[in-house]
Amino acid sequence: MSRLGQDYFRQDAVCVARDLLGKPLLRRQDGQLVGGIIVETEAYVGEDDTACHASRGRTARTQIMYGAPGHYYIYLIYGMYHMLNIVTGEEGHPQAVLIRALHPQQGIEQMRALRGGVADQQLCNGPGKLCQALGIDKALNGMSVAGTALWLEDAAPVEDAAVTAGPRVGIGYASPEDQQRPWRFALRSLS
DNA sequence: CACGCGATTTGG
DNA sequence: CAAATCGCGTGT
Repeated sequence: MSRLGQDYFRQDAVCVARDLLGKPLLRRQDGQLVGGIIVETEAYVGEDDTACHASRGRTARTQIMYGAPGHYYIYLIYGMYHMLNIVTGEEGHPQAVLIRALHPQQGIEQMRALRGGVADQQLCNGPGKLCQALGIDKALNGMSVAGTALWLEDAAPVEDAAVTAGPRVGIGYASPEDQQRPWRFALRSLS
């Protein structure tokens, strides 16, 4: 099983968001391997996308999105949850893909411990939940997918029939048009 | 330097 | 349906 390199993320965020479905996301912490299959993503596409943090331009927080693709953009939301994104697109084109849900595969015991004993079905079924389950926080912000702490692996593309596309969630602050864009992708079978 | 709010989750 | 909880962006 080969890893996805930085070049893979050079494509457009919408393509990457769609293509990442079915691919494994893996985390190594304390020698423990924890991870699962990506089953839900969202694309945030540049300064013109009013749902994207980069729509406010280049700031200390968003500068990572302006850099090279294949790096993690991780931030804290509501003072308690982390969001995991991967920067995509060419340098200078601030785009990112938010990982919203996983189908747990490796290190489920570890996930249970970090998630405080919730039902197994709720271990990674949300962007904040999966970060907690995999022990992901801002310490990984700006790191490369080529690193050893967190990475993605290649896998056969999932067929279109298994994919749903719809509007992104939690972006009521965006323009009506941007709220409508079908840039949220999910796998039917494994979600 | 003060203020408002968020790419969410959880419990009431 | 509202609290939790704090860093960031914005305006003074």
